[in-house]
Amino acid sequence: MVDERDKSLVKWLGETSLFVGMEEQHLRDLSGIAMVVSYKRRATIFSEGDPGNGFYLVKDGKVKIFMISPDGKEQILHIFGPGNPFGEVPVFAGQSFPAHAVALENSRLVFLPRDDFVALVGVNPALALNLLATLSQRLRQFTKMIDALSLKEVPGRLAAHLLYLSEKQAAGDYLQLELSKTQLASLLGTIPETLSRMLSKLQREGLIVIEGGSISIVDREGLEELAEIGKF
Amino acid sequence: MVDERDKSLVKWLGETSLFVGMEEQHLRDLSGIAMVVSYKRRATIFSEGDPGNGFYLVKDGKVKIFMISPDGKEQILHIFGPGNPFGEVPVFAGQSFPAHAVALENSRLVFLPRDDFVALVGVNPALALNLLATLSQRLRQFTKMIDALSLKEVPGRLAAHLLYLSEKQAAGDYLQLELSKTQLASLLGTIPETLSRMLSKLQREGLIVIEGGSISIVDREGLEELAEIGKF
DNA sequence: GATTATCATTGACTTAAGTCAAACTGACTG
DNA sequence: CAGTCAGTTTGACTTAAGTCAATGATAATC
Repeated sequence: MVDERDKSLVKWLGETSLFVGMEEQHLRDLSGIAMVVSYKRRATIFSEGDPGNGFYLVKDGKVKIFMISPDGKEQILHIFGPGNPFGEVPVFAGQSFPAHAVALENSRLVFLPRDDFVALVGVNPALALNLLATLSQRLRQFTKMIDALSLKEVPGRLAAHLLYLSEKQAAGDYLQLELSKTQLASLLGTIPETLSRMLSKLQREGLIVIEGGSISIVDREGLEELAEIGKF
Repeated sequence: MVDERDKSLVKWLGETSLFVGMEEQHLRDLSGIAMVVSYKRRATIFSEGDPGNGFYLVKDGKVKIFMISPDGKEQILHIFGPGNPFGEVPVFAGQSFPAHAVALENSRLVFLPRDDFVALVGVNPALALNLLATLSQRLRQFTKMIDALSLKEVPGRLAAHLLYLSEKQAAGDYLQLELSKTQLASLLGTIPETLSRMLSKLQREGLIVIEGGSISIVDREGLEELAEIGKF
């Protein structure tokens, strides 16, 4: 017997990019092994080195994946929201989680246990191809991040991020930072003081106008050039 | 009819980590769509932005995957040798290659065309799982590289790399750099001058002894601490 | 084997960005 | 609503690492 909650989980799973287009029966199988778990804001979901017994989908809320140095500096790898999967690496590569995961807001997650899930992948090529697409996309993002960290200076990374947000939010030249400036600094591989100075600098140079966590792009071409060249 | 060359290609494919354990028939299917291509030292295999119509396996030789900034600074992402696959991202994520590939030595590569290969993945779950393991492993490596670039200083990255080489080469405290120092600098996200100074510094501090491209580890614990903490 | 390139090293200098400290804002909590 | 605490901004300073330039060492090629 399938109750209302299970039915809605099946429907929800079928709408995530990972499972889109999968047959009803396969989605029911997935839903059969899935567990919904809740985490409060700031709660740790897993830590680097923890054994990976499964992976997660964000049902609602927001999760950050990050690394931290011995002296406490943090580098955010990803911010994941509704529909995004995370923590897949140990499912397929074995070993433990390579980074930490913390809830940025009160969040509900769908947990999929490793062994059951791998068995489903083995009999479902469409699922395997979706996973390959997801991991490949992730590799592409990491490639861009390495490029940014190694070959671009902070203003260039910031400009690229503002353009990314502008495209994603599709609200013309107006955009929301979506994160606290401390967290944004960590995502861009810098510290809050430097981010603050660089935002001021972009404003001073006439590229943007800052209103708290909202930004208006004034000179899009200038920002694009900065993002491309990576420095002033 | 299968000639001697095809037979050996099937055998070779079956020994690569990507295709290990696959059935003979599937290996023959793979070999049927594979093309062996040769590249001279320094030849470009593909460039960032090129459409990805397939991916490659290194048969022999050595290939570097890298990005380059507008002013010419290079960041190496990977060095691949015999048996390693590369260029898979556009096969599964669509779009174009996210980085450049150049032969570091005269090399022979096995090219696998995208559409034929994806069709094989769709009917061969074991292949899909091997691919997922490979891409996951790649994500783990990139995570480490981002961690190093963002949270460790050059001496820390260098120490970690020396320990990695030592483990890989399994020759006690003696190791070969395997790359020119210019290329190693690019792999570590720095420049030759800085690498040269840092190698001297590690020697001066009594952690290693340098003899050209060969290094002897003198103080392994010191190196490990440096790699862990990321700075002196 | 002489001659180019390419690569490696060293020194002097510059600079992007981090550190430390202080002031300021705002927001949640008791 | 007072008070603490997290986040932001600004200023003064330090520093890791890059740039530029010169020299030395290898190695490749004709």
